[in-house]
Amino acid sequence: MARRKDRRGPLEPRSQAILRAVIEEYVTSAAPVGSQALVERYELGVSSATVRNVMAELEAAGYLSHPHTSAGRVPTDAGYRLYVESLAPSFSLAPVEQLMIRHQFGQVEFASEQWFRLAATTLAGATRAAGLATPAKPRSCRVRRIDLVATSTRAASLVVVLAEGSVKQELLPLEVPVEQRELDLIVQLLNERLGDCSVRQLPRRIEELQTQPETPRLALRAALRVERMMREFDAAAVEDVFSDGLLYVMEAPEFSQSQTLRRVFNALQDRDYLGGLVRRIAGRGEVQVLIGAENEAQEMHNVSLILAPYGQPGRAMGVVGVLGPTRMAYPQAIGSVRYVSGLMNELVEQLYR
Amino acid sequence: MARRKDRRGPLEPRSQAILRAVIEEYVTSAAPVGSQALVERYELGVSSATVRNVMAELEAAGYLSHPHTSAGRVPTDAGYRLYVESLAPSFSLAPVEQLMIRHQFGQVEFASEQWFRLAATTLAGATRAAGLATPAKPRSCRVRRIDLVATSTRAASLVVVLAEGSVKQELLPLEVPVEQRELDLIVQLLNERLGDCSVRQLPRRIEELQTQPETPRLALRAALRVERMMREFDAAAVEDVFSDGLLYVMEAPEFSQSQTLRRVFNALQDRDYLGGLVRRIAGRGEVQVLIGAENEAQEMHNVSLILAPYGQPGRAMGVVGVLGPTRMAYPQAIGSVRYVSGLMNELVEQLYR
DNA sequence: GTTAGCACTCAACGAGTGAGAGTGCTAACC
DNA sequence: GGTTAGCACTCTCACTCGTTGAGTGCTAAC
Repeated sequence: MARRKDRRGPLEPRSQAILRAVIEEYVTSAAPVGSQALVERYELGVSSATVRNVMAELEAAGYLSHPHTSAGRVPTDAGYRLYVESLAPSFSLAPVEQLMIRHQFGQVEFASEQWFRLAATTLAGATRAAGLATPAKPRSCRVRRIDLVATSTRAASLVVVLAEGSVKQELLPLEVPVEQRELDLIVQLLNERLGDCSVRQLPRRIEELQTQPETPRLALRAALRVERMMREFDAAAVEDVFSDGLLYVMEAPEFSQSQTLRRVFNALQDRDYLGGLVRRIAGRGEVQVLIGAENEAQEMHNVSLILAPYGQPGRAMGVVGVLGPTRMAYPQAIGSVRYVSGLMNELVEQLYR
Repeated sequence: MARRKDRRGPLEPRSQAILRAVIEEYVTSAAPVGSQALVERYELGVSSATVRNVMAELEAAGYLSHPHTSAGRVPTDAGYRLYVESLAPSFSLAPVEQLMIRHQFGQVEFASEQWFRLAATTLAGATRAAGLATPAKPRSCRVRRIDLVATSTRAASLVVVLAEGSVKQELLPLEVPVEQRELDLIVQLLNERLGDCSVRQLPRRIEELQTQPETPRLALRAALRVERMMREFDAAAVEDVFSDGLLYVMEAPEFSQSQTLRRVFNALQDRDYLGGLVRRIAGRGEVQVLIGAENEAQEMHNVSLILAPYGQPGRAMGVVGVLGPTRMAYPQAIGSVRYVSGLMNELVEQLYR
């Protein structure tokens, strides 16, 4: 067949089978894969010499690479990409594991702000890689209720309950001591004027408040603080990112001298980078796989990300996923991420329906 | 002097100077310290032969040890202990650094739940070891206000504002759809009956509520949930532990094959262990140093903890500190922890005064 | 009590070596 | 024609074995 030599054309079934075998062997062994080991362990129906020929073709096509002359083959990012897209077996979590995970979520059913942490922990355990999760962030936030509690003569706690049920809290320094009774009056005023009000409407409502001469100074200060809090919350693309199981990744042999991993960890602290990622992921809808150099960030060139959005488009969206070495068990990871994101969907739906 | 040979007696000044030099050299070089290197780099006024004699005595006294015959000396836990207690120079943070830290705290002045995170991050940066911090947990908690917000037809968000200004939130599933107007009535009832009430008083108040036949079922369910939330919060010794800079510790040569470090990380996840530690630390009042095997937990035998309580005894206490290899710069670490705990004290005092 | 000198020890380093795994090529095979 | 056996070649890895050098402990002189 002429096609075989064609670098861009689709691969023959045999080449596909060999590429798949190389990847699966490499994922478990973490060592370059030789032709002989392959024919021994996989039922390819051909000799090692043929495997060598095919491997050479796969290398020419860019799916495999060669650390040095006398070493076996290692998959490239393109190899993994092809694997994930058309070679990998579909994989779903074992029913037992599904049940176990559901049970774990049942334990914290009512603590919605724990869900995303649990998702990260669960994914870390299931994939033995680092689990990542962000909380579901509402598209537009709306003030439901404001509260002020005196904690001392100098400070009060300013609590804002948002329409989707979450809570923000900050301290408000008091210039002069204020009785709780006075605070209660201010709270009443604030709730009358700012209650059930979106971020966009806030500035106008506050302006109204400002023009009325009888508005207490403290009420105005509190209102402005509420506005700032809401604006900040609204502007942040990612509220928080929780990760668990980074140690699993640390233990992978490719990161034993951890210099590279350090940068990965730092990149994970970067809200902007993750924010951009979340935005991109949330737009798609399905599980997304970013392999090695497909990640924009230089630091992430040695790792892969498997991410999926959850929540309700237009209302509240978050992301869950897994970070691991490019040499990772993609089918399992994709299956786990798909399952957990589905579970999170259910939970969020239950919350908002 | 006969004393020199006395194993239990206090050390001669010269021996102390040599022990101190060994420790300081070892802390920076991470390699066993030889007699010659010592006389070259420290002004000891004696020859290497004398240093060798003294080192042999220090080893007999248990302050130093010997990896193998032809290697230099390494401090033991007892050596570090003596160093920390009487040999180490006192150390306080440079004014520039103090200012920088204060500035950082100024940035999040009003977000009190960020303080402890920032403390951990700051300590990690200042000591290049892992920074640890727990939030200030109030001694006894008191309900200030309860709120219920409908988030969907199936669930409401139950918000409890505590007397010290912090907030707890959970989801309350609704068996039948409930209008926000109804919830408002229930909120009013709950606040009348349970507002400004300590955990201890809660059961009785709820009992009263229960005996009145006109109490709505939902109000009762919410009240019981509030009680459970408060009880759980009250019972937990440690609410949360935040750590930052674990990578610094990872990079230390003694942890390059990270098997041991993994256990340390796991121990840090263990709320009970940390809870016990916090209780012990909070009782003392000053900076506490736990060196290597002085830690009860087996996993912590290779690391040292430098911890200090902050807050107000009897009201709200938390702990900040540093975790590093036993070979760590104790004076700097102690100075940093002292400074940051002092700063946290100021902040908490400002909040409660 | 201190120090110079010396014999001794032991980890670390580097060179040399053999084994083993793996490739690529060629020629025979079907 | 594709497939396979055979073989020369390459390169890493693990091992050995001196050598080096830092460091000790002891002894005798100061």
